[in-house]
Amino acid sequence: MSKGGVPPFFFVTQTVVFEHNTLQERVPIHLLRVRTDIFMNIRVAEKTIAVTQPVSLAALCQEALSGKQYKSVVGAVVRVDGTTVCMDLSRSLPEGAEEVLPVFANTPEGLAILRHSTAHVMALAVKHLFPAAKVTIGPSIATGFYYDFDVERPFTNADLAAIQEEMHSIAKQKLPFERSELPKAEARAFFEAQGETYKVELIDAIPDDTVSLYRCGDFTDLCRGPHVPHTGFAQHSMLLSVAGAYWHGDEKLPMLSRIYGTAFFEEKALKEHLHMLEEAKKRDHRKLGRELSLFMFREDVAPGMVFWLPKGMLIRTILEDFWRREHLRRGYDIVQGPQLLRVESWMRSGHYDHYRENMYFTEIDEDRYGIKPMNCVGHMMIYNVDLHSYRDLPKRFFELGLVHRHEKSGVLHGLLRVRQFTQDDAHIICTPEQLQGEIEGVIQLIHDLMQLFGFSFKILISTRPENSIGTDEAWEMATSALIQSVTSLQLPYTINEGDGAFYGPKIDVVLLDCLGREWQCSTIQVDFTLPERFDLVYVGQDGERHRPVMVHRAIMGSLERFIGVLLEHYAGALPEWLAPEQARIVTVTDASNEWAKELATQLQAQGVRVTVDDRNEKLGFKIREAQMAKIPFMLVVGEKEVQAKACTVRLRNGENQGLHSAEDVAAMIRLRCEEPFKKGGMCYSFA
RNA sequence: GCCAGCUUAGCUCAGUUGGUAGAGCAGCUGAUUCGUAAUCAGCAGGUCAAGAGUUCAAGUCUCUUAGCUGGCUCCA
Repeated sequence: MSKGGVPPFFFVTQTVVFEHNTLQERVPIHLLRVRTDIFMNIRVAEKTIAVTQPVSLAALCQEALSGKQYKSVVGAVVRVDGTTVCMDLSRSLPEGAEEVLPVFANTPEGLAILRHSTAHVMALAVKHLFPAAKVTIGPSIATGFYYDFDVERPFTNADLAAIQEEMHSIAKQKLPFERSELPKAEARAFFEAQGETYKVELIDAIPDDTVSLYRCGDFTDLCRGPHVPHTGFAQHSMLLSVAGAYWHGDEKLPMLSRIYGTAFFEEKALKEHLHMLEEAKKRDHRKLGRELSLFMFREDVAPGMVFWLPKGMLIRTILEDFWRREHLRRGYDIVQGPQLLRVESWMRSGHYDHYRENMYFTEIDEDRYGIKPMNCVGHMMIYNVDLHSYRDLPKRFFELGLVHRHEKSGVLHGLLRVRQFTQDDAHIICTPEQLQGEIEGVIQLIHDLMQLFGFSFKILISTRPENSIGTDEAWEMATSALIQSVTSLQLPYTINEGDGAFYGPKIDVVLLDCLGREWQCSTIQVDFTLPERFDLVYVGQDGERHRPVMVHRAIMGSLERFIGVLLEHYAGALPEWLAPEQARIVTVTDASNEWAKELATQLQAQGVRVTVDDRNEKLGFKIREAQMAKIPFMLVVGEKEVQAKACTVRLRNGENQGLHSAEDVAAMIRLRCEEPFKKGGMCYSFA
C-alpha cells in the first residue's frame, strides 16, 4: 500500500481490505464490518485505479465498478493520513487521500448511511412542523434510526403521522445533502445563533479544529456523515414509535422526546421488515406462556416473580435435570447454600457495600438477614469446611441457586427480567496454573449448549477498568487466559476495553433473540477479591499455604430468562426432548377410547410424556388444538388402529408418518429427542 | 425512577358528535359418534382498571392514582 501518497494515489483492491484491518483509531465499529463486505464486492470489481488529481468520489466509485452489477453506491470510505474518514459521493477527494472504498446499498453499512440520512430528513420535517424543537442527536441503529428532540410537549402518535407525511414530501423533492467544513468557533456561533444549545455542547466536546456540517433544505446539522446523495433515497421510511430518552442517557439531564423509525432502499424490503415485526410479536414468550399454559404473573401478589404452571414447571424440571447431569459429567460437585445469610456475611463479601440497594432484607429475633442476591458466599463457606491440598483442586461447585434482586419496576419484562430467579451458578476454585484450562472447559460448555439449541451468540471480553484491585501480573494472567480459551476454540470475540468488574476480567455471552434484542446469558468472571476476603487457601506441593484463583460462571444465566429466550427462539415449538407433552393420542370416536388408554399406558411405560384426548369432539378439532399446543407427536386412533393395535402418527409439521405400533412410536420419539445431542458434546440421558 | 401509549367478559377486540354495554373464541349444559387445523344449539359471563370532577346524562370529556406495554447514548 502506498503510504503518505503525494501526489494522491488511490486503490480499490482487495489488499486495501487487509490494510484496513490493522487500523485501530477513529474507526467506528460499523466500519470494521465494511471491510468484509467491501472485500466481497471489490473482489468482483477487481480493479485498481490510480488518480492523480481531485475527482468526485461518485465518479471514482462508478469507475471502479463500471460494467458491474453494483449500481447503487451510496457512500464511500476514504483513508487520509492513515486514518479512515467517512465521506459522501457529493464531495471531491480531500488532499492526501490514499484509498477509497465504496459503500453499497443493501449492505449493513449502506443501510446505516441511508437510515442516518433519513434521520436528518426527519429532523428537517420536525423543524418544519415544530420550529421550536431543538435537535440533539440522530444516529442509525441496528434496524433503523432515531432522533432525539427537546420539545415543550412530547410527541404523540398523531404527530408521527404528520411528520411522516412531511418526510415523504421532502423525499420527493430530492434535496441534496451538502457537506461543508467550518472552524469550530464559527460552527459554534452558527448553532448558538439558532439557539441549538445541544449542538453547541456537542461541538465543545469535539477535539478537532474543524467540524463538518451537512445542509439539507433549510436545515443544517452538525454531522460527521456520510450521507446518501439526496433525500430521494429516503422515501421508503416508516416512523415506528415515540419514547422518552435522557440527554446522554443520564437521568439527571433533561428528558428528550425520541422518535424511532426505519428506512430501506426499496419499498419491498420495508414491507418485509414491518411484516417481520408483526411475526415477531406472535413469538412473544409472554403470549406463548399464556397460550400454552406455562407460567403466569400476578402483579398484585408478587410483582416480577413467576408462577410456574404445571406444563411450564415440567419444562423447567427437564431442563434442570439435564443440566445437573451434564455438570456431574463434567466434574462439578452439586451443592446448595442457604437462602438467608446474616448481614455480617454480606458485609464481609462486599455485597452490602456494593449491592445493598438491590437486596431484600429480613429481621428475626433481632438478627438481620440478607436474602441472597448471589450464591458466591455459600460456596466460599463450603470450600472452607476443609483444608484443601493442591491435589484436590480444581473444586467446581455448582448450584441451581435461587436469588432475589430488587430490579426497578420499569425494567421488568416477562421471564426475561424478573426479581426472583434461578441461576445455573458455579464457582471454580483452582490454582493459577489451572486457570486457563478451567476457563476453556467453561467456554466449551457454553459452546456445546449454544450448539444444542442452535443459538447465535456474541462473545465479549472485558478487560481491566480504571479503579480496580489486584496486581498487574494477576490481571495479565487472567485476561490472557480468557482470550486464549476463546481463541483455542476458534470463536470470534470482541474486546471491551476497561469494561471488566473491579475485581477481575470477564467474558459475557450475548444471545440474539428473534426481535434482534440482545440478552446476556452466560458470564465468566475471574475474581481476585473473594478468595482474599474469605481467606481461601490450599496447601501446595511445597507444603505452604497459597491463595487459589476463583472463577464465577453461569451458562444459561437465569433459568427463567433462558426459558423465555427458548420459547421465542422456537416460537413455542420446543424440541421433542423438552416438550412438556411429547405426544397426544386423539381418538376418532369413543369406540377407540379403550385402546387409546391402553396405548398411553404402554407409551408411558417407555418414558414418553403422553396424554389422551378422548373428548367427544371431531378429529379435526382435536388435531387443531394439539397443533396449537405445539405438540410434536399426534397419535390418531380410530377403528383401523384399534384393529391393528397401533396408531397413525402425525407430526406437528403436518407430516403423516403412517401406522405404527407403540414400540415404534416410542423409538421414533426417543430418536427425535436424541437428535439434537448428536452434534455436540452434550449427553442425552433420559430414558 | 423518568417519557409516551394502553387498560371494556377468561382471551382477542368493537363501541359514532356524551344518550339502554357488544362480537368472536374460551367456559358450562345438551344434542351429535364424526379420519388429520374449528359440529350444532342453548346458557352464563362486565362496578367499562380505581377514585374524583364537568353534565339532565360519562365506557366516551377533565384531573388524580395504580397496573401493563414500549423506550431511556450501538456517540454530532
